[in-house]
Amino acid sequence: MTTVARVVLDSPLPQLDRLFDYRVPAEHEDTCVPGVRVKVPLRTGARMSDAYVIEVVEDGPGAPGGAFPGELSAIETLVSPVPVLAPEIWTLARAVADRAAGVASDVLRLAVPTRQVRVEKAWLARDPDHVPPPVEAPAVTGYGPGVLEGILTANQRAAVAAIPHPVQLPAPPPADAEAEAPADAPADPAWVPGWALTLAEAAARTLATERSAVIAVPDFRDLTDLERALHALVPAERVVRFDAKQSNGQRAKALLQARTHPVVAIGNRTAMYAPATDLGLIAMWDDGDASFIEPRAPYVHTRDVALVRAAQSGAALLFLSHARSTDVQRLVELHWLDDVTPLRAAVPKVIPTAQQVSAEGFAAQARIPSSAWRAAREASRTGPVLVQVANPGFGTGLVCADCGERAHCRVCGGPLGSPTHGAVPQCRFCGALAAGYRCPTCGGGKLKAVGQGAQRTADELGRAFPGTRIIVADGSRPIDEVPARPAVVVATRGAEPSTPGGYACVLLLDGEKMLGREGLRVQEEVLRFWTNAAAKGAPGAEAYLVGIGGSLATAMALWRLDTPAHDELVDRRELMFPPAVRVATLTGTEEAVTAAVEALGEAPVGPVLGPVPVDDPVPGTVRAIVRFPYAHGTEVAATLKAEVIRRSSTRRVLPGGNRRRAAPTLRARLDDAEPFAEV
DNA sequence: AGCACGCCGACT
DNA sequence: GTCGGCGTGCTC
Repeated sequence: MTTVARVVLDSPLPQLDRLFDYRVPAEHEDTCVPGVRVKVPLRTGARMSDAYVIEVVEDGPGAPGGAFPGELSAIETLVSPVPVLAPEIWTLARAVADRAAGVASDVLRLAVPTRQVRVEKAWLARDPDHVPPPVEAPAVTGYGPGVLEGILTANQRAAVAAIPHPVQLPAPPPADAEAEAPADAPADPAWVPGWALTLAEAAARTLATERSAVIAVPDFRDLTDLERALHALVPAERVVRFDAKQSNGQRAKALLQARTHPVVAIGNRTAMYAPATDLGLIAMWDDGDASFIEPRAPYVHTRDVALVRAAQSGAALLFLSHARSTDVQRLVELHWLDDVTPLRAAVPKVIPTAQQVSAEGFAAQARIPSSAWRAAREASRTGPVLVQVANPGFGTGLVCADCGERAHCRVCGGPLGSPTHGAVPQCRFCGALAAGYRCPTCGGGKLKAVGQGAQRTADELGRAFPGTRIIVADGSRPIDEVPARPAVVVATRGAEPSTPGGYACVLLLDGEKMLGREGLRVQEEVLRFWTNAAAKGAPGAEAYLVGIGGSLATAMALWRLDTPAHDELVDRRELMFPPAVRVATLTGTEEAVTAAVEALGEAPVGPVLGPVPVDDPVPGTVRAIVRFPYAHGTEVAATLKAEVIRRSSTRRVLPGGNRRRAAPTLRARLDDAEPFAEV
């Protein structure tokens, strides 16, 4: 009778992506439990691999089960007795990897931070009898009585239209002397975006039943808003934060904290992997934000992780947003998600002005219709006015003042820009300064700005609104919040500051230009920019949508943001583009790619796109894109994974006679949106 | 990955 | 008849 540990190796090799059996030495029998880190020998005794114990079984001579028939090696080291890999996170990682034809240990690298000895020691020394204070269940305000409460109680799933304006937080609970106030508490904590309060209320209700909630938001400002709302409803020790800026130690601490008692785990992409005990709620704010696209293998979008985790845990699932993503719309149309709208929401009063705006009109007046102009001027007497523009800086580019030729960098040939008025022109690509620029065409030495950046708009508005404070916020000069005083706030899309109580008026200026970009998701993205800016207005505030007509303007004016998502999805079905279908991108040698496509048999739909030569990572590489229905996902992923494994163990001789290990002959990436980015 | 095994060509 | 080349395949 021996004790056997089944472990998952920490290796990116697809052929090692399964469980391996090792003998547990007698001295580790007590501490070798599922979730602990171990080191194990692999192939030859001298080579060690890190691994996590998944399962511990007794394996005697007569023991059943398809155990490994040969002689077992023994676990070399038990790295730490702390079980850092929760069973449900292993199950999640396995399913997420399988869905993407990827490797589970790649997912574990996203989910589990590297070891932190100090943090583990502190955790082992914690008071095991400590019981966190109970949480009271608040109502979820702003929606029909009991609507969201019912969804939470019944562990159902919903796409929820967010409350489209800032809301005031309830008075914080009686101050717990032990609880520490958040260090970065802003001066006026009373206002948060509507969505943040809704999610905080939903999370508090979940905690009140002693179950955990996991909430993912796109960026740090959203995280701050959500944290602020949560601190008004639940004790600080019940909120655990996971974000990309954390040190490894902080992440390790948060991970162990989440396993100790029910918590609200909040954060960016990695929060979706938080090992929160007894999961009762999974939620995402603004799932269409590109920050949720995972840049690390196997590249699984946070939304998909949420869907897998919801299916496994049976927890309630909420997608909150203003503008609905086509992906969520698809699930609503399948009736897999309920459709929930706020009650009597004071929606922004969106006023589209379809009038053609001259592309040559550099002056702010030419870009802003007179009605919007008057409204903004009026509103700026009582409170802040938000002006959304497409581009940062002084302009989109510089041209020769004499001949109009575009100015290019002498170092790399990139476009020159001017970050601030009168500054030395600088290359937008390589950053080289272009002092003493002379036009290569006519020899002129003067440059002028074309296009309308935030700084240029601000300068012009400053002249038009004498005596009014002008504030500029963009990617390089981020501003989180502005005071609720008269001002004109010019911000690039996505960088709009908040203001307590909301803006008196919102102008959305460069919509036409933003829509002019090519790409599959441009319209979805622009709707997100508009709605998220409009929702920063005070309840019912006017929002002028300049230069936009047609169905998008109607949807904005009626604040029916599911309509464009539906229309878009209809188009995508017709064209067989994601998310109407799933896609797999196959890269490698022509032979391997062709064989992989053939192995898929009848599963794909529509024509295979390619293979086309891409010469990346090595010359001779080709790429093909296959589309397939969601129903065939499991089968397609399994087939492609098998093909990748088959190809990964064969080397190939590079032309030229020099033999060396070449790049993998086949790579498969599922649901990669990039090939369609410029469709 | 990295290392052992194994099946063909030149050697004491 | 044997040594060693590198392609092939496995790792509990």
